[in-house]
Amino acid sequence: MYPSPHMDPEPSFPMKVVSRRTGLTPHIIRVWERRYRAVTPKRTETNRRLYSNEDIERLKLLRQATQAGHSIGQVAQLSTETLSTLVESDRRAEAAAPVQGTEPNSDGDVGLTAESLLANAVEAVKQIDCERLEATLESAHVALSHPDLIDRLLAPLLVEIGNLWQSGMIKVAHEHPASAVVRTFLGNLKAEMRVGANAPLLVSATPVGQRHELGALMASVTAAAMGWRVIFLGPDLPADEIAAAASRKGARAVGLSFVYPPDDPRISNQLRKLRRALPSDISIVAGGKGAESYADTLDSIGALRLTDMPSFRRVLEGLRNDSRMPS
Amino acid sequence: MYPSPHMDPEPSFPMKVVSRRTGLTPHIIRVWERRYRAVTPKRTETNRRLYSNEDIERLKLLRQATQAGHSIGQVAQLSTETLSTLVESDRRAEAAAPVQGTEPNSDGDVGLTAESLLANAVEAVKQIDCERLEATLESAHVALSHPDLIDRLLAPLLVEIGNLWQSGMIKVAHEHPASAVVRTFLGNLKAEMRVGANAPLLVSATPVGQRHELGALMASVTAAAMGWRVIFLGPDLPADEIAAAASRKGARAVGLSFVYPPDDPRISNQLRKLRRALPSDISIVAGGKGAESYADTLDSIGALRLTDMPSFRRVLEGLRNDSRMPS
DNA sequence: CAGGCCTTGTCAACAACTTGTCGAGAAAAT
DNA sequence: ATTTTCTCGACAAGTTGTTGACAAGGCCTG
Repeated sequence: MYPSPHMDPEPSFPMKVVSRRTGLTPHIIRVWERRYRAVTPKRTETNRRLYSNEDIERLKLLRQATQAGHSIGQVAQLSTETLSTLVESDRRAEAAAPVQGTEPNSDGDVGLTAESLLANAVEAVKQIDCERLEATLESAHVALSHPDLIDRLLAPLLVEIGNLWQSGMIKVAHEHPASAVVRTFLGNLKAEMRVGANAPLLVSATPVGQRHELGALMASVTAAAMGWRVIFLGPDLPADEIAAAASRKGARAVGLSFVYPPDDPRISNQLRKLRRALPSDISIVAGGKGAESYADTLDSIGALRLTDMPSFRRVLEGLRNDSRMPS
Repeated sequence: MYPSPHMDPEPSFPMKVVSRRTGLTPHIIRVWERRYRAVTPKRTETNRRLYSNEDIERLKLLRQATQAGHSIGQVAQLSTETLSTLVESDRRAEAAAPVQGTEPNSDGDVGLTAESLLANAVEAVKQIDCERLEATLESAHVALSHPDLIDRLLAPLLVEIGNLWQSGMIKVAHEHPASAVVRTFLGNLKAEMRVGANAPLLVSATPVGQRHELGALMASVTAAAMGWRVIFLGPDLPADEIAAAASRKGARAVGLSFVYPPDDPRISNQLRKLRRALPSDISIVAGGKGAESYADTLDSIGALRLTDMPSFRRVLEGLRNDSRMPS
């Protein structure tokens, strides 16, 4: 066909792409190379750097590691594999820790604070500008830590969309495409976290009548980031199906998200049925804006009821370490 | 079709057509040829360039690759096949982390026919094995051409899932997670196609009562692959909102997908309202398994009614080249 | 505690390379 | 006659590379 000198040339990327994907400036990337040999990309005949996928992955890890407080000089030489376990343990630690740490993001990223990103995203929603929304989420992905991304951008964004819609400022035609974009983004985020096959399993869903799936998806992503395997069953599911899926796949916990409506009469029954159908060593975790409306029933079946993401993370951390022997 | 020796003289296109279909200026096309041998079209006796379909496909890929940040000089020499996997893979990497794990390339295309992939996917759905379903779609993405991916894997898969569900073989707890995976996959596919800002715009949605969005999403992806900008409004939208969004964003066409239910009494009114509210130079295109149920109304408002993806593509091609001057 | 050293991000200056764009003049097509 | 296409040459803007320097902050030592 066409001149193909080498059949499978490991794809390689120029500086610009690497910069965009890693969230590092070209300067930093070069300096890290010069000073610490953090990566050693190939070169073109004209001396341009050519990075491989591994290089990019490594740089991302390095960025996360430094952002987590490690000094670049200390981590630059670590093997990529070591790096990735390091970063993961950091992520878990940070996620599980109380939020008290002050602003770690103040490092100059002008215009890339969670607030400005949120404002930008909201504006994009109002304009039905999907590309812009995508781009915003994308840069948030590299600019923000994982918990921040969820807690300070995506969750508030969804809430804001809900508010705007209720107040009539935007219509369904704004909200749906936005949801679609967020939906895809969350799906990617989730797929990004691949965890070991022996990690504990969370089955996540939304009960009958609850048609908003994004909350449950966010919970799924959060759990995945904490090192859980997650099966996201989707919205509007009857109790017996949730129970069947959870037992069959050997879940450690079932996550339920409630948003709207807050007064579905079927829920109470559904929850009881779910608890009955589920082995007793599978915990039920409930959250979402609408969860408190069903607080009584939730409490009566012994479900863990959560009001925010940080406590959800703590609960996950707890459940994760619980071995399967409730005495 | 028929083994006729001198029958199908590989169609060839002059510069103008190529320019329009690739979205590249003639200048660029020539420069890429001169400097990098990006393509080597045949010539007429009088030295005019004659491009084949492959050439055009290749140029499109090159455009996408450069738009993704690769330098033209680096990618211009790659084989078309390599190019397409490149374009695809780094679009994916852009959205999420690089997919390690499986090496999709390695030798055998064995077992990677659309049929086997479909069977594999269906099996994964039955098992509620999201990872496997993801992996299957993933390999399909590199193994199959774009149209095949849609027409011979995703569309049949959705139909099959529908059938299995109706026959009671699988429950909602199977169908929902599968939908979620397909949904994310399609979202990526769509995001993968970056098209110029001057491409014609399709607004895609599902009318009131029609809650299955995946058909509309597939159509969106198809359109995006054909070089359209697409705004996917999502499911269950009232006519006035569709109309408002379409006019506001200056759409060339509105796409509607019908699946279920086939007998919603509101649809007829909605369609008429939509046609009235829409400028007359915006076409309405309808498709999906449920579309024929509303054939009468659709025809009466002058909507283009389609039964399969190939004809949808043809219609898009036609609409695309229609300049905005009727008469 | 002060001073000195090390780490690390940032910048400037300049050269080289890349790449999109334009124009002129000629030939061909419509 | 007008439009399209071709080749060739040139240019400007943007990207990347190297080198060297600088400033802020952390850390150690005296």
